[in-house]
Amino acid sequence: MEGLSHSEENYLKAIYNTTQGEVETVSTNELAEKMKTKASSITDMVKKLSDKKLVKYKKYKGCSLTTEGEKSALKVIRKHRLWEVFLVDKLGFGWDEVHVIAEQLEHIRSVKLTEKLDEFLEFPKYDPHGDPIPDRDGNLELRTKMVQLNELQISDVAVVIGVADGNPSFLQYLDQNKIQLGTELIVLDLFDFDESVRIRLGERELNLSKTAASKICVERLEH
Amino acid sequence: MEGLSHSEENYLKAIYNTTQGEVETVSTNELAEKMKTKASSITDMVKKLSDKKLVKYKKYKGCSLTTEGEKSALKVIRKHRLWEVFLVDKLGFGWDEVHVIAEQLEHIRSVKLTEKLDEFLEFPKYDPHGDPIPDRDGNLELRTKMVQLNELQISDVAVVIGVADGNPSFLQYLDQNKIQLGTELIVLDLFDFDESVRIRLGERELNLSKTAASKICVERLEH
DNA sequence: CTTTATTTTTAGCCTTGTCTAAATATAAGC
DNA sequence: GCTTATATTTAGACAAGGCTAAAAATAAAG
Repeated sequence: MEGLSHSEENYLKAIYNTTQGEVETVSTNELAEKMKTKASSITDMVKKLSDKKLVKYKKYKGCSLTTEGEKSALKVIRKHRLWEVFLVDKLGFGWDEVHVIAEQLEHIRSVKLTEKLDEFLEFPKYDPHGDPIPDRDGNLELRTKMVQLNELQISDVAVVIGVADGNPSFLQYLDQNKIQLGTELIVLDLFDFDESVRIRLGERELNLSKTAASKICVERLEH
Repeated sequence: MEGLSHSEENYLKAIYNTTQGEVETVSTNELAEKMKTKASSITDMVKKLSDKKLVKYKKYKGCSLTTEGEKSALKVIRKHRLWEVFLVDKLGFGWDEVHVIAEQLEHIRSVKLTEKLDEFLEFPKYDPHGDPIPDRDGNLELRTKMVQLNELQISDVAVVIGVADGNPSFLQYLDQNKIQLGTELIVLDLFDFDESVRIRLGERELNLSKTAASKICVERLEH
């Protein structure tokens, strides 16, 4: 009842992030890899969180969040994303720099601080990477119209609304190619042999590997 | 070389705060009281910080900071005070609410964040309680002209520039009496029997106990 | 200059979160 | 369906930080 430790919050967040999508449960090893720790540490903590009714856990069967656990995870994610907005919009950080700092700031305990920050930022709906910010009750708007760039057809018109990978090197690659949230593009060509994509961005034309294209999230526009 | 733990930073800060002024060293018990912990914990940590060359320590003789330790303490204090300015000036917190939150924020590790925050706040020189903010190199402007309100003479004119106590109940007392940084006042009377002070603030007149007056820091004005 | 009172330190234990190594389940191969 | 291979859990250790209780040093008092 007394608030979670940084470590506990990090586990909940990691479980949330890996069970989002179609997957139901995360395996111990998968979680260990994502969290850059050892399987035995995962087992220990998952047991502990299971005792606290924050995760569902069956030995050898992986784990997932309870409703309560998901609520806690979303509170942390809310703070993380609000701080990212602050860092980019107010302090002028690049979107490739903010994740590491927000991982510290997300653990600051003060409901009032979170709400005042939200207000100061004028209630943003998305963070600098296009991820939706949960509201204070943990409700998260689903981005139903979002697809990966590599799923588009030739001559489709779309706008970049998110990235599926927060890795600084990927974000810097996008910076170098002047691709950011809000960038509009047209699909010129799809190459079967390596599944790469050719797109036009205003005047420029650009080839994107399947890897890159699959990490760029877009919304189709009428044309 | 790898950065200090939250706990280590808190000890350095506490040692700094209690050795400022005329005192040379802090005793183990005094530190234990200020940090609301036990003497044995102090001994352990002080030993550890002594090994790291951050504090000077002789058994049974108390401790003080080395030059290096003071530098570290001032870095933490810089962050604490900058965040307090942020919370009050940007988020609209009251000066009585920010200390607890800043105690968490002061441990965030990112030099770039601190410098960007400083810039965003337009390089403030004082925090919301009138305490000077060290620059990035740990230099601290000394407030040479600052005196306690109870040290003034009758008919002295002065302006409030700080508080010697960050306790929320004291700060709320000042709020209720509309005393804030920048408030100008004249000393009307000094009462020997209880050392209380009568002052005028604009139209209002007010009696202050010695306790209250001694916690209000002012600068004398010409008159 | 002893004796008592107070501080400070030490020793040992506890919790959190991590790790390694060993043991045990589950999954895969034939 | 038995036998490797892989995944997971357990057991035991460790470091950080804190606590209690006992021991030792210093300070105070007669």
